[in-house]
Amino acid sequence: MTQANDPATPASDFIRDRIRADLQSGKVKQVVTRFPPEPNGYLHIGHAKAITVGFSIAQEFGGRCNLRMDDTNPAAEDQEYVDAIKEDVRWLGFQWDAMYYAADYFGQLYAWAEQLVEKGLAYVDDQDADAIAASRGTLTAPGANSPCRDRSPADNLRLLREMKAGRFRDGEKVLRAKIDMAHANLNMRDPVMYRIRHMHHQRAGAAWCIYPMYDWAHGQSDSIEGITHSLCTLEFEHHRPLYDWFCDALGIYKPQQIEFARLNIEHMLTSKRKLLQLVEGGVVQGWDDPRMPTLRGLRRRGVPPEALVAFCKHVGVAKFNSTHEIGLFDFHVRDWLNKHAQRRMAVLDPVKLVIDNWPAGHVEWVEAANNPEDPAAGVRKLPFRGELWIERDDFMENPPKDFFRLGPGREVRLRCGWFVTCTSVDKDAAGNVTAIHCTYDPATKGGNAPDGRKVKGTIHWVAAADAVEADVRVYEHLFTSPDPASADGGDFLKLVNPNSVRTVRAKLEPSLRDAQGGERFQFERIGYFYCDHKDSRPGAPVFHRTVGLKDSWQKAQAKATPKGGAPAGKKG
RNA sequence: UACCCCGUGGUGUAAUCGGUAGCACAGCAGGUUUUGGUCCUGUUGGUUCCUGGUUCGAGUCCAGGCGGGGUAACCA
Repeated sequence: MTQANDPATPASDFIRDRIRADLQSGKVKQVVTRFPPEPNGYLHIGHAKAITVGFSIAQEFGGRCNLRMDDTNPAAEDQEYVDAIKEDVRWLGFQWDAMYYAADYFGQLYAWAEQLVEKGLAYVDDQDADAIAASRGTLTAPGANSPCRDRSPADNLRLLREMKAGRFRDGEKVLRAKIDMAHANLNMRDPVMYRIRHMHHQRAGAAWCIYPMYDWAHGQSDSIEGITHSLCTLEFEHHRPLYDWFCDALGIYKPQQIEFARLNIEHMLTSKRKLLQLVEGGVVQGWDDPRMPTLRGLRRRGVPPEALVAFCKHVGVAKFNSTHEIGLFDFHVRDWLNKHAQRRMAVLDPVKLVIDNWPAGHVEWVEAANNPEDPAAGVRKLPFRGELWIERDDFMENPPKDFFRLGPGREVRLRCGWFVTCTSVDKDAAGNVTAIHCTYDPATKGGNAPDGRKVKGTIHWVAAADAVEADVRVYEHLFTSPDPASADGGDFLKLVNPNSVRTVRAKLEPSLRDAQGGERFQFERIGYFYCDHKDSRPGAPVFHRTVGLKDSWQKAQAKATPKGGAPAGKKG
């Protein structure tokens, strides 16, 4: 899809083609779409695609897009989700033209139901759920008519009114459309329109004890709102004939339903049921755990909404059931963050670097650009001293020739500081390096040698005496398998990555002490990090790794040691 | 043993009224670089699922296969 990268080229796909045709033929004057979530859970990355499709299509064609709660089932829904959904849609950067609730149409829906009853197109069925299921037939066998199917319109009307009046218990009766029990499409085998639920509705209150089913509510809701193109996912394809049937039977305006494939991404799950299992099973900390594909999780991970939307636009819309490489998602996250995140220095796996010829107790303030991609981001000053923290894997005692970092006798540049040459190392009894000694060249302040000599490597550092300590949570894929949904025996929990989060106590440059929840940074040479808006406290920030920087050194190492061996360039 | 939908390089996706395959990511190679990041340049990958047919010409139309997905909640 080129449209995401080239705004001059309008997006092209089967839905937009259809809309253009409808606009040209005059069938449609102004495009109206909608995003119709059921408030029974939190939105996830799959919804982000649906939201992006609905809103951006409306935008592109100068139309409108509504947000509508598909709240027809009081047993599953909750006001908390209504609020969360609104917040998440706004977070993504979209603003709906109108906010609607299917529950507000209950009155109209009921009036229409009486119409169908009067026309002989709907009847009250006394059978219970099991009997109805049993008589529906199977995929290959036709269903059987209900004994109540030929009830007179007058009796049906009386019964329906009694249902509404609360004369019956839950499940005792149901209103069904009278269509065709032998239809090849099971949805057309006299679908249930109303069920009895003596239950409080989070919006309608106690006004109703009969609640409409999805099929009996959705198309008419679209119709009422004047939706021109009712976009939804593929699993609703078999519902379109029913959607059309109800609108036609009622003689009301009929929107055009168009289905597209839902979003699948490697290493991610987007089934509400499975996500719930992860939360309830304590596999993750909650719906907003940074490892979750929920919008709230991605947000806490530090994913910028702009990147999420760019990804969704790039992915496009089609009917083919596809799975995207997670690398494409990462690309969009890095792409936005590279341009917008300020740079900072942080050491995740620290080892002491001692500059033996540095004047005792001396501090020098060096200048660092906040973002080389954005000069307007300005500069900041960093304290430099004779004792620094550097990354443990930026040093090797016996480095290969293509290792550009520190090693005995080797010279590197300390970012924005001086050139230093390693002279010796201290080790503990077990042979672990406890400190690295070096000398610096005073003539190389700022990072350039007047004699023109070059160094191959530049490493980051934090002055030991000024370092701020903070928890940094390093995340990896929640599932080891790229396709957790098709786990053996359906047990996707076995595929949970035991190393999906690792907390390290890192040494950060002083300015990070005042990082505010919600801020994003690039820790130079490591990755992009988000200052958690939930667990951070004043003076005690907590950071989440959003995504690592591309690391061609590590990649080359991984290739050199296919399995087993620890890659020399492994970073936090 | 039904019905519906789908099938283009590794992954996605594009190709006006049928005119001979583009883009992004990934990969590879090189250049730039005080982030082994970014950026720039070049480049490897496709008999457009198969077989027939229509046509001067088919990824696009037709037929038949093959493969994948979906559907049997008083859920949405």
